[in-house]
Amino acid sequence: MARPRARHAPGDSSALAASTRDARVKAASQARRARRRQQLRESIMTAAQELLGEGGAEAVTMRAIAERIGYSATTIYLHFEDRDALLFALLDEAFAEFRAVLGTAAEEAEGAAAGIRAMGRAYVRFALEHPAQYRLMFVQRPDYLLAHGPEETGARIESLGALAALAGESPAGRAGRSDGTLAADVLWAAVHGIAALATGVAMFDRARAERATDEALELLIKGLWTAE
Amino acid sequence: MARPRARHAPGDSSALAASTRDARVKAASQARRARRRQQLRESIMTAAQELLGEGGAEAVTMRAIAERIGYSATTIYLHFEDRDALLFALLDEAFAEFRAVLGTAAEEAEGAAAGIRAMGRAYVRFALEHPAQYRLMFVQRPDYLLAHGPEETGARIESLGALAALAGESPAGRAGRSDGTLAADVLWAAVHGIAALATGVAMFDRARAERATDEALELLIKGLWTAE
DNA sequence: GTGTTTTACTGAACGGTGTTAACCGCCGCC
DNA sequence: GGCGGCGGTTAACACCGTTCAGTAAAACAC
Repeated sequence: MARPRARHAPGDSSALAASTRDARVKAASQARRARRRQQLRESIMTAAQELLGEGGAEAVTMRAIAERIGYSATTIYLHFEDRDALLFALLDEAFAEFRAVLGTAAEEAEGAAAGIRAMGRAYVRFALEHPAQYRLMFVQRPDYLLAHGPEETGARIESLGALAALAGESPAGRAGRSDGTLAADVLWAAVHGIAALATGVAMFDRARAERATDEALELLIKGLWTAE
Repeated sequence: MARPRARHAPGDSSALAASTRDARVKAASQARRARRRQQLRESIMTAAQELLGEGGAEAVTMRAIAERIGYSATTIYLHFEDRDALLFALLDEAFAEFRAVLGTAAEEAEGAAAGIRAMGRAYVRFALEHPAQYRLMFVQRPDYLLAHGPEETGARIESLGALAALAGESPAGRAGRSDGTLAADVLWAAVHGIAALATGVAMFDRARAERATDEALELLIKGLWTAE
């Protein structure tokens, strides 16, 4: 013990070995720090997700998160610039799942009409199963859809772009009577309206929302696929 | 001056005159007080309406109202139980105008389909012209739709009941294929979706909202008025 | 091993919110 | 003329997001 690390002259092989070992120890230490840092960030995120699911966006307070993860509230600011940045991180995760859900729904369907139907149903189902997330995404913070520049905006509403593409394949779309974006707006508004009501108005329960979804999709698809 | 009011024995005619005059003075004083009270309540309401229109519901702050009307914030509590009660009062006014707008739209139209079209357009127009009110009514505080017992609830969404009645007159409704409430849900969700997006997402501007409204109404009405 | 710097984290505080409680002056009544 | 109640205010509490000075420990340098 207490073996003092000797100073070595440059070029000395043992010095080289020692310096590489030092570098490796240093790298390992940094990696350890980075991992711990990442873990804390993730524990913040999971606590925030829990609070969001339990009590909505209002329940996601810095102090509540801190209390849940056993840290001081100010610690969160070492990982997120402010509460908005944290909510945005939550929203990014929610949008990722949203995109995945709609994507698989669109893939499994055959044809544009079936695709629209599948995506519409998946849209409302997502809202029903993640009401707090949906409200944060499209009701409480719709500004986030357009935040942080158009490149990221595209990724967020890419699912809606897919919807527009499908709508463009409809006879109405091909005839130029109703271009894809207009039809997509209508479809989006329809499912969003149902989702917003279902997640906000107590009397609009799940069964009612699903019936309305099916009916709305049938009516709109029929209209888009019917010549004037 | 300084004429002492003499005490009168009961039955004395001058006493009777004096007492009635006293009563009238008292009543006038009470009325004055009541009027002043009512005026203050109304000034609170107008200040709150202004703040709502200027900065949304978040801007409707007790202290901001107080500063605007030249009173202390706690004075508001002499006229409203709490902030929720004040917002509810704002909402009541908004719902009254909403009901009027939709009512006249429905009256002026002839036939169920035209009525639905007119109400739908009026619905979105109301949202576009009173975005803060609309968001408070249907987006931020949808719980108010069902608050305070079913009797008041009915008055609030009576317009939607009229919509359901019109929808029930459609061929689809008469055939029992799609009862009125289901069709009304679909119609309501469609216009609400457009209104919510138009008042929340910046890129969803007025022209886009109106085009989507017309298209959605045409498609849905066509679907409801077309046999299977 | 020792001194220094960097990092992680905290407690206290500020300004804002809704809301409550104690106080105070004035008007109308007796 | 005294006095009660009403209208109104000030001070305070609890909570919110956020900032800042400070501290303990870890990493680093020699």
